[in-house]
Amino acid sequence: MIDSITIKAVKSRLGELCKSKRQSYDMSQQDLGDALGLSRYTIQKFESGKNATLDTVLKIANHFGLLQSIFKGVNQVVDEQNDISLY
Amino acid sequence: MIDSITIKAVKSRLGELCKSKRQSYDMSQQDLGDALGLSRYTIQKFESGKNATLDTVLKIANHFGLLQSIFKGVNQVVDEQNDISLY
DNA sequence: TATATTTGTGTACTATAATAAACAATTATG
DNA sequence: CATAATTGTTTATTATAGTACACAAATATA
Repeated sequence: MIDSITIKAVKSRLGELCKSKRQSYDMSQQDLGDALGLSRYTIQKFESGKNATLDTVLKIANHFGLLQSIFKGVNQVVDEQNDISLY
Repeated sequence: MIDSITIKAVKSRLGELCKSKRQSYDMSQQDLGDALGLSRYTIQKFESGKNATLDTVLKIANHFGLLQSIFKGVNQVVDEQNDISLY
């Protein structure tokens, strides 16, 4: 049986991504929070896989230059939805 | 000048994606809310580009079979981070 | 056109994400 | 080792996402 990805797993992975990106820029949780107008605690909780708001996630993604690729990813899903009739 | 993608634009696009996916399954906002244990109002606000929680977004994504690809996308970013030294 | 369904919006309330501050436990750095 | 910086965690408070209900506007269906 192939176990499917859970929402919890995605949140954990997103937290890990934030941590690795942050560390690659030699930033502390405090530094990142300050840069985004968020508290250190919000960063801390997000990195440990807790729930957060979309705004928080997108602010972090934007700071690490990932917003464009997210936007493209979303558009791709919408497009492939509309292209089904062509197959 | 190339105008960069904004957080607001991404939220709007995510809302549009939810709406188009939902309609492709012939579901009302109420139907989707019921299926996910969310209120119709939460779906309504998300589809109109308002802020939401990560849980809400991932529940919706999961319902439309998009969780796996989100997980892969996150992993890709982490991987390309670690592979920089190979170039 | 009439009726039913869906959607947009408002208000009041509840749950929880986010803030702020403090302190202990880790993890660098001298 | 010492000490400085960072991180994990707690408590209290504030802001806001989410719920529930109602009703009007818009859309679909008879």
